Amino acid sequence: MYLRDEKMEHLTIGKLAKKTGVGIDTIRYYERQGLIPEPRRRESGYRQYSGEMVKRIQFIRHAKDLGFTLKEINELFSLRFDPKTECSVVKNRTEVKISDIEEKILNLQRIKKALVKLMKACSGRGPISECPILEALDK
Amino acid sequence: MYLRDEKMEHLTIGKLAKKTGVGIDTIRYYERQGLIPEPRRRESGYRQYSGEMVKRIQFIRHAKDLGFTLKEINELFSLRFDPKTECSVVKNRTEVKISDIEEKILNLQRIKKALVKLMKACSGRGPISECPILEALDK
DNA sequence: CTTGACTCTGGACTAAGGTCAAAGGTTTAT
DNA sequence: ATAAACCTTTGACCTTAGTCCAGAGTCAAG
Repeated sequence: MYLRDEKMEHLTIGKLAKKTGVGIDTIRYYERQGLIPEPRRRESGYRQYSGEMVKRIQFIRHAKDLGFTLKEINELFSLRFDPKTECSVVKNRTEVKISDIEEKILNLQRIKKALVKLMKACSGRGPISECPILEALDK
Repeated sequence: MYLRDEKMEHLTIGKLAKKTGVGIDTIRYYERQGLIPEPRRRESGYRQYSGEMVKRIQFIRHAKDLGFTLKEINELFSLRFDPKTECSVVKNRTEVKISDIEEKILNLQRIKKALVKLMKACSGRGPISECPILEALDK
């Protein structure tokens, strides 16, 4: 009857990798980067993870999908475990991240506009010597 | 009275760097990458550039600003010096580049939307233990 | 007990676009 | 003439987020 307590209390790194969809090497990499704590080890040296780690890695993945870098995610963790952190701090980080993204979007739109303009100037016919796109880049 | 001919016909790498606003090391890097030809040398081994090179480097910079990678810029150069290239080839590259950029923009907009949603759920007050942003990342 | 699957460590390698240092030679300005 | 500023090469290093490898040890199933 120890199944209840141990349900997933003894995950090897491979199991953890499978559960979270990340590679084994990635998990060890996250450990080196301090994103996940060093786990207990078996006698043999094998890493032993608790079910908690599944959540932690999923958190990392979700945050990454939202455009946070690993460094920023690490900062979120530090905030989280500092009891005097206010929710507002997290909100501020999120705001900053949103403006970062907005800036990137504006930049890409600017670039796109310039390229579209070049495209329009080009008939797509004739020799390259008269290509208006290359000419524009020459200026 | 050789000033007329030599106006800027004997640029050292440092002068070229200053004129184009890129670093000396960057110019040598471009040379290694084949983006600019190996220049003539003085007796001393110093690189000697013609005014042409200013244009070439500016081309590289402009293209880079428009989101082309150095590799792609190199391809543009090869096209340019192949007399049987049609203008349409350049136009096609530009089209592809525009869709790349559009895709990136869509992606960023998706991310932004998700972050804004999290932001709105967060009052910005209260302890971190109740932060809806972190809670959402935990799921 | 053997086989195959799993895990360990340490370090190398990837892409992209540079940037820097060391140790020495050259040119220019004063 | 000499110092400051410039140039040379080779080769290492940076960032980010991993990926891959060798060589060795371990675990689970048949």
